[in-house]
Amino acid sequence: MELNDLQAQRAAKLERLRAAGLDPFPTRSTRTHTIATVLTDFDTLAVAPTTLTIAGRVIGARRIMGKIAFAHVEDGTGTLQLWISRADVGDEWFARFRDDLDTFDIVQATGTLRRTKAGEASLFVSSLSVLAKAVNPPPEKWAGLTDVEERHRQRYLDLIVNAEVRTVFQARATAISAMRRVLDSHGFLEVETPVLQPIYGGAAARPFLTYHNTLGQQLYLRIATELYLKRLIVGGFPGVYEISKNFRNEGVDRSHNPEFTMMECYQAYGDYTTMMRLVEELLRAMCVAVTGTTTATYQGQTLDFGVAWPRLPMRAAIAAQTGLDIGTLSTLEALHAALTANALKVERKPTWGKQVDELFSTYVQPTLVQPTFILDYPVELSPLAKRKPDDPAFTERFEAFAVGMELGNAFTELNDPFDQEQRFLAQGRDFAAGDAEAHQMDVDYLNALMYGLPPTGGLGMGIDRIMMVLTDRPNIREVILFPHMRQREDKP
RNA sequence: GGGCCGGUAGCUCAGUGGUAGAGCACCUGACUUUUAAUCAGAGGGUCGCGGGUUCGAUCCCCGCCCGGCUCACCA
Repeated sequence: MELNDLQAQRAAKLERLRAAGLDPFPTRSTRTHTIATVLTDFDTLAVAPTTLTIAGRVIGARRIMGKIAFAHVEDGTGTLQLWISRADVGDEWFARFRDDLDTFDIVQATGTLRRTKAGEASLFVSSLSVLAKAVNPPPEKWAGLTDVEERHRQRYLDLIVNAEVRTVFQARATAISAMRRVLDSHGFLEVETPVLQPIYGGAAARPFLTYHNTLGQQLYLRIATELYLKRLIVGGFPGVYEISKNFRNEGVDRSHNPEFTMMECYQAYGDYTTMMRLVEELLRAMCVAVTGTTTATYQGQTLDFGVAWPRLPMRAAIAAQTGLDIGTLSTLEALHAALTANALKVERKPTWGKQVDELFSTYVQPTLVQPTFILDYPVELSPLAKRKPDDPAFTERFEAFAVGMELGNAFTELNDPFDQEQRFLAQGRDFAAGDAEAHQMDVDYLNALMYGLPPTGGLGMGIDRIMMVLTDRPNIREVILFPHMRQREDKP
């Protein structure tokens, strides 16, 4: 390791501890109390007075005077001030605290509890020890660590110094627990399906490729769990869900990370309206778990998850924003002509379905601030969704939107193996025509459908994006502990 | 991929075609109730990387790397 000056100073202190017969990295701590319990029971413990031992990281500046010193220690449950008197700990340890210990070292302190004259709850230390010497120095104590790249590359440091970052990930865990509770309460079984897949499917996306050496087999990292989960509904489970990482080999921006967390669930004998009620219940529970109420504030806008979401057919939504009725403009030529006639600034797409989607993304999606369901997507865009009985050009599919961002996608699942085969074949033609995200043919999945998939409702929800909304973080990297960063060689 | 902005001490940031700056941190010394402690003093740099122009480049030019915002892409 090459050490800079500050690291070398700390390494030298570490060696001085060793020379004094002290282990700078002892095997274990002998603490008796967490700081949270000390603070909760402070008055009782202080009156006794009980001798107790706490442990944690020295944070903030140490304030060291000739015969007395103050420092704050943080152990993940709370922060406690140490009051260190030369008279109490002895000349040797007082000097050692001053000369050989540093901010960020992890220490253990034994003593009794009292309040200082200023009223701050403190441990009046009788003895100290080192649990782990920190070789790296802390960032600047007032401005802290603000460089976004460094915060994400060194998330461990970000978590130490930026307290609100920890709360975001605590909120994430709390929200996912709430999600599991809702799903479990509805009888969904949590399952695990393959990450390494010989055929990828369940979404329109480009995959990551990998290779199994012994089998000599090319494999893909999953882009969705959908097709495996529906095989399990064929197998007879009444409902299944999986919360899993998906991998999509696509662009990276503030709402896309190459690996992201998705919850997918499937309910036998349900349909997409069942899934709408489930989305409402899930978001309400997750919102309450995070904010304590059924509302969340995102970038100054209050979102209400306590009410039923508006259900807006895509056709009507597009008509409202553009004046065009895609129900009557049913060919690509007619649609393109109408775009031109109405001077709508939309990129031209090669198929009717993609053009509709582009129109929607440009004119409708940004307007969907409050939680909203958009219903009934063109069949071309939805190769796994069942057609509407009264309008076979559209499917029983919805996407859940909030703050202009797609949070979820659901449909009444296509269970006709012959229709599914035709959809796969159409996707194959799209792929051959240059659509790198078109769905692959999956013969085994067709075989499963040929045993009979009951009418089923299915749902996928992007956990990361939900957490962006609930924690008011406009960048997905702020809700992913270790977001993908380009490799860098000059620094760790 | 395009546009705009950025990369200077451990961190947060100034700055200039002529020996590289501040605050905090760190180091030395003083100090027995601090709360961004205070006071005095000292040290610390591949100015992202490579090339070019120049007597001289951290600064100007070109290329590249990394990042931020944004547009495009990602149903």
